[in-house]
Amino acid sequence: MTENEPRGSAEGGDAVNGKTRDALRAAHLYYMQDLTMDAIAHELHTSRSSVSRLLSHARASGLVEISIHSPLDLPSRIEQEILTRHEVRAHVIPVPDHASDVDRLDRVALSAARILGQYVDSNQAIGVAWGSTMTAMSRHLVPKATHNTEIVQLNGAGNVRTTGILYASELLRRFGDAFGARVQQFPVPAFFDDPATKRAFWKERSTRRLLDLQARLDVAIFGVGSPFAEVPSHVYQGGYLERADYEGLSREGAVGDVATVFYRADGTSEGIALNERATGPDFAVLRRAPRRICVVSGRAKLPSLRGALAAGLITDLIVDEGTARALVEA
Amino acid sequence: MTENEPRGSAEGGDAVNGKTRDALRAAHLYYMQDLTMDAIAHELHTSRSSVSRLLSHARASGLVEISIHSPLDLPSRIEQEILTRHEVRAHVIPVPDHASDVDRLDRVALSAARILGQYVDSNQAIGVAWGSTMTAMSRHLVPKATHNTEIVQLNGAGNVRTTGILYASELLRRFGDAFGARVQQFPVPAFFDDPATKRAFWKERSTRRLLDLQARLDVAIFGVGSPFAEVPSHVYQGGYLERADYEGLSREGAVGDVATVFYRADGTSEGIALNERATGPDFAVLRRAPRRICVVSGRAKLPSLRGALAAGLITDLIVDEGTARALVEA
DNA sequence: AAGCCGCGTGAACATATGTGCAAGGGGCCA
DNA sequence: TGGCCCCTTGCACATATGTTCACGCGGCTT
Repeated sequence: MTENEPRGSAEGGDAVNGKTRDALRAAHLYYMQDLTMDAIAHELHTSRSSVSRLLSHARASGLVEISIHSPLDLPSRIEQEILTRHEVRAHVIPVPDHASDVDRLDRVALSAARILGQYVDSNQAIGVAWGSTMTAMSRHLVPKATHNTEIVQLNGAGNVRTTGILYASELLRRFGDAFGARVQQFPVPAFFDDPATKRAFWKERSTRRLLDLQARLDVAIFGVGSPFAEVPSHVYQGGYLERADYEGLSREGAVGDVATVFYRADGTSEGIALNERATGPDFAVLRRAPRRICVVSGRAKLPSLRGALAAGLITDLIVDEGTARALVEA
Repeated sequence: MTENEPRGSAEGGDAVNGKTRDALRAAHLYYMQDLTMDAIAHELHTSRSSVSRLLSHARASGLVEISIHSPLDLPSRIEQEILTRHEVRAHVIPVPDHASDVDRLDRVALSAARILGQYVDSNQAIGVAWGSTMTAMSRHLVPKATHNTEIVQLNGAGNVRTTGILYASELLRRFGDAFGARVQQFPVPAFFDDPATKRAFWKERSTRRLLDLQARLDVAIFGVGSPFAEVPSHVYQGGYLERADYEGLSREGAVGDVATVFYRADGTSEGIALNERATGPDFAVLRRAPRRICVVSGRAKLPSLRGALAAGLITDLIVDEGTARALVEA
């Protein structure tokens, strides 16, 4: 199935509306009245198969929203623990321990995409980072209609497409489409070669406009990078950084990054040279967003996650079970 | 399957917790990660059938909540119309026109029970009326954990059990169970024989306590009665009213009642003699509740519904499609 | 007008889910 | 301790749901 984006032109909007109406009615009958698809087909004067498709459509397009609540008296032990230790609301995604990293990422991203709907609303500015985690999420976003919401790119990314990572513009577009939001691109490389170039660029009016937006985010969504994990994240494979950069990071004690900005295990980031060339927002700026959602999958990212927590970058954490368990076992 | 109320004694609460945990995890895997039940069975080290049962349990016990949203740009024409004409938020339940009255009532009640969860919360006083509509609803309530919430009986009802109508105490208990709420009974007949008895009773301290509660409701839930419909509502079959009462109502222009209190087509109720003997709350009192949810099924109730709208008794209306259509076709 | 294309449809098949039933396990009483 | 009862389980079957495929209906081009 290809992207179900509306066609560029006017298109038979009425046909689409009719379909949406039918889907809505089918959904009512199915989820609220527990009718069987067969019965619904009869009421809608169509075939059972069409009803099945209508219902798929209803779920895929966000007409139907399914949420899961722990009873208040039975909060997950781990989520509770993370809340008290780090003052972060955690969503722990159950994934079997033996799952492969790819599986794990996919499953976390799928859940995260569905959870995201709870955070997105009208009249918001939503910052989105760029990386394999965000790419995986973008594939599964559930549409939700909003007005006057903007998707803001948090950090630059060359126009590369390495394994499984989309052009940043494509990724942002998916977020924009899902929420009916405008997209604010940030057409810069992930890292400048020369800090002076960055400083110069930062003074440009077009850049300032975007930086201002970044400073007024309502929600930020990002993963964490872990440069020294066994399987380094794609940013490090993509040829963005030189060996010398790595050595510098290592020497300066960096354990991870959020949107290309690096930090140490204790959460500090002062004096990490590479940050002078990075394109993501300063943590001081990032922290102005009231909701900062971090999606993490895989224990390899644990040190990096710890650092991001220490830096106070995260208000809401979506994390796979194994990593969550490791986090609280310290 | 019998009522799944917790056994009287302590019982293996741990077993129940374990089951809830499993159900929660199964629900995550099923609804958030789209795994098949087979796959979940594998992850949970149990059989597929058990997973099927766990998921049923998860839905029946409110762990999973499914809601349906019209896209903002496509509000149902009818609901929109009702909103602008009556300033009432409507939920229109799709039911085929040829459905029998019993079917229709069941389907509306099922939907209403599920919608109700959106209105119920902790620390609330919830008034509940009594009748066939409420009885049907009570059968399908989805549990939702709350703290410090009370279910308050709105009007008396003799201890009769006519076709399909439960003892009021049983009905209330179901609401209480579903929301983990205390139940405040109101042990009086539906109508007193003598207004003086009512007035005397109303001065009793135990009665006053309940009346005070009724005056501080957060939510009220009720149907409408329609004494002169072809198929009169059960209150009128139950032998509560004499022929003389009907003649009086007819003479005074009554078209319906909410919780035993009658009104005319224009919404007025002054001078309707029977109200002196009724046990439901004065409309002035009822209207103090910020949310007043009315559930109506069947076109026979249309005049009565119109009257209740005119009287401003309703803030939220749950109604079958045919009746809704008739309502706005005026 | 003919021909082509793309979409949506329902029938038939392939999977996935729901349920009756017999068997097993564990608490509770005698 | 033995026996009873009740709840839970997994199997096998019955239903319900998802998906493939061939078809036919517009809309558009030539």
